[in-house]
Amino acid sequence: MKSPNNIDGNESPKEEKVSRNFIQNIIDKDLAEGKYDKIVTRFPPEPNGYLHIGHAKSILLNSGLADEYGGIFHLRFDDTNPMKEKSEFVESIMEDVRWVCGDLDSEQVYYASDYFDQMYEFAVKLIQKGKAFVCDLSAEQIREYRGTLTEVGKNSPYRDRTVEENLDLFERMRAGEFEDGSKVLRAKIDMSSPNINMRDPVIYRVARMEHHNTGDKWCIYPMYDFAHPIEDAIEGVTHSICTLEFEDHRPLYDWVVRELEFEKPPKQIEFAKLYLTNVVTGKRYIKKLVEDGIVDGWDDPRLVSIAALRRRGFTPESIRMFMELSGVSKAQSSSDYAMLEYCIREDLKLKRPRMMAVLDPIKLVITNYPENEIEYLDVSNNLENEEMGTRKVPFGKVLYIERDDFMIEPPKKYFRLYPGNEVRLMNAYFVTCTDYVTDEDGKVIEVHCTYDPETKSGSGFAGRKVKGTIHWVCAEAAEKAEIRLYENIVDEEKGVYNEDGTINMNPNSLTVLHNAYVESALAEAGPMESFQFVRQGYFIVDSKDSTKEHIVFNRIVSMKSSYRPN
RNA sequence: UGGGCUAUCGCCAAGCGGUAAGGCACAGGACUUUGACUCCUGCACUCGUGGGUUCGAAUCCCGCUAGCCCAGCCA
Repeated sequence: MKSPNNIDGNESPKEEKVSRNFIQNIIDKDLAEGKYDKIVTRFPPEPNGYLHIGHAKSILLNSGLADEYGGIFHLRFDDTNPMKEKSEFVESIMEDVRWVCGDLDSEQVYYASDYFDQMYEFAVKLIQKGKAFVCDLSAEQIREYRGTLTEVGKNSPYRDRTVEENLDLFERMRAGEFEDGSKVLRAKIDMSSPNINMRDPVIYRVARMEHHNTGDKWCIYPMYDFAHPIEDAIEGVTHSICTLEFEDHRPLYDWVVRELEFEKPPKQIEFAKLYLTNVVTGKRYIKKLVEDGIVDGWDDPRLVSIAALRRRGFTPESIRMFMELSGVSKAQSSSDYAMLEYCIREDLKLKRPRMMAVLDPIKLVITNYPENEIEYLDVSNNLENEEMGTRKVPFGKVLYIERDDFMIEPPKKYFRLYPGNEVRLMNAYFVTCTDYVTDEDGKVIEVHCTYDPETKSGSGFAGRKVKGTIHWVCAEAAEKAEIRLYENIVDEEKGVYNEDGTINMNPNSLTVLHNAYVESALAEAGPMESFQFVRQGYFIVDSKDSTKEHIVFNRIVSMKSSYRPN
C-alpha cells in the first residue's frame, strides 16, 4: 500500500500532504530521537471469541504502521487466562487477521503462553528486588483493602514478608502447594495511589486449569498488567498500540518495564475504539446473540464480525479503505455505517461483473417478437471495465421485469415503464408499453409492449432517446434463486439489550424473497462471488447456504437513497 | 477538587499562535445502455462554554460544563 519514495530526485512537494495521526507523530519523533531503529507493533487478541470490525481497526492500525515504517507486525495471542480461551478461537482469529491484512507469515504469530517461563523468572526478579510479595488475603479482602475511587487503600498485612519468604512461597505456589485463590503474588507499589491500578496489583494467581497451549504445566498464571509489558518487551515491540481503556494502566505498564530494567522499553499508546452507527459491535453483545440463538452463528450476515462481513461480500480492500477514511484519534466517536457502504461500493464497482436479476417479477410480453425464438445478446460484464469481458445473455418474447419498474399511472419524474412510454431494456432493445393485464384484484400480472429491432444495444442507434433503462431476465432461460436481504441487527436508541435483559431486534433483520429470477450465468457462478445487480445494489453468492439448485444471495450494500424508487 | 481521557459541520477528521483541509452524508445541476458511476456546484464568519494573554487564539493561560474509562485473583 505504501508508495516508494519518489525517485525522481528532488524533493518535490508532490502528493499533497496527507495528514498524519497522532500516533505517527509520536513514532516520527521517536525515530528522529533515535529511540528505536526498527518499529515493531502488535495486535494482541485474547482467543476468547471471534473478531469484529472494531478489531479490524486495531489490526490495520498496527500492521499499517509497521508497513509504513518498514517494521514488523506481530499477531500475538494474549492467552494468559485459560479459563476463557479456546483453540477454536485462535484458528478463527488467525484466519480473520490473515484476511484483513491480506497476508501473514507464520513467523509473525506469537503466543504469550510461550513466555510463561520467562515471566516466572521476571516475577522472581521483582521479588528479589523487594518489589513484589505473596499475599494470603482472599479476593474479597483484597477488594476491601484496595479502598474505593475516593478513598485510599491500606497495606496488606503480608506486605512486609521477607524476600526469602516470598521467594519460597512463590516457588511453592508454582509447585502447586496452594489452593486456587488462596495466594497471589502482588506488585508492591502504593496503596494510596489515586490510580487504583497502582494499589499493589495482583500479578500472579493460582489456577489449576488446562491451558490450550501449555496444558497442565502451570498452575499459576500471570495477570494482564504484568504479562503484557513483558510480552511486548520480549518481542521487541516498540509501540504497543491499544485502546483507550488501558490508559489508566500505562503507569503500571511503565512500572513493570522499568523495574524489570528492559533496555529499550516498549511504549504504550492509546487510541479510541471504532464504533459503528446502527450496528451491534462489541464482543460481549455478539457473543450473547450467538449464545442465545438469536443469530445463526458468529458469521451470521446480520452481524459485523469479520467472518460475517466476509460472508456478506465485503472485501478486505473495502475494510482497509474504511479504516483509512475513519481515521485515528482519542475522541470517542462512531463512524457512519454509510461510510462502510461507500467503501465497498467504491471497491466493487470496477471489479465485479454486473448482472441482471429480478427480485419481484412481473411478466413482460413483447407482442411483436417472434414466437419461440431466443437470441443471445452480447453483454458487457462491466461497462467501465472492458477487461472483464462479455457474456451471452438469452433474450426472448417473454421476460421478467421488476414489478416496480412498471406503473399504470406514473407519478411525475417516473422514467420507467407505463402505458405509452418507451424505455430501454438494458443491453437489449427499446420497448414501448402498449397494454397490461390485471387479475380480478386489479393486480398487474402482465405487461405488453412492442420492441423496435432498430434500437438493439450496441448497434449505434441514435434515432431517439429514452429516459429510463430497466433490467430484465428471459423467462424461459432464467434460473430461480432465493435471495435473502439481510439487514443489520440494530436498535439505534437503546442498543440491543435493554436494562431488564430483554433483546431488541429489528423484526425485518432477515427477509427472504422467493421466486427471484437470475441470469443463468449468475446461477452458475462460483461461491463467494459478489456481483453488482442492476438497480438492486450489490450481492454475494453465499457459499455456506448454496447448493446447486438452491442459490442464496445476500444483499451486501444498499443503494444510495436517491436511487430508490418512490 | 478520587484519578485518567475527550470536546472542531448530521458522521468521521485535519489543524499545534497568523485569520477553519479532506472524506462520508445531504442538496442542486450536467452527463448517462443501471434514477448507478463520473463531472461540476453548495454545505462551520466558526472551533463545548465563560473569562484572560496577544497586533492576532480552534490553537497559550484560568474557570466552568458535558461525555467516556477505572474499585476482576478478566483482557
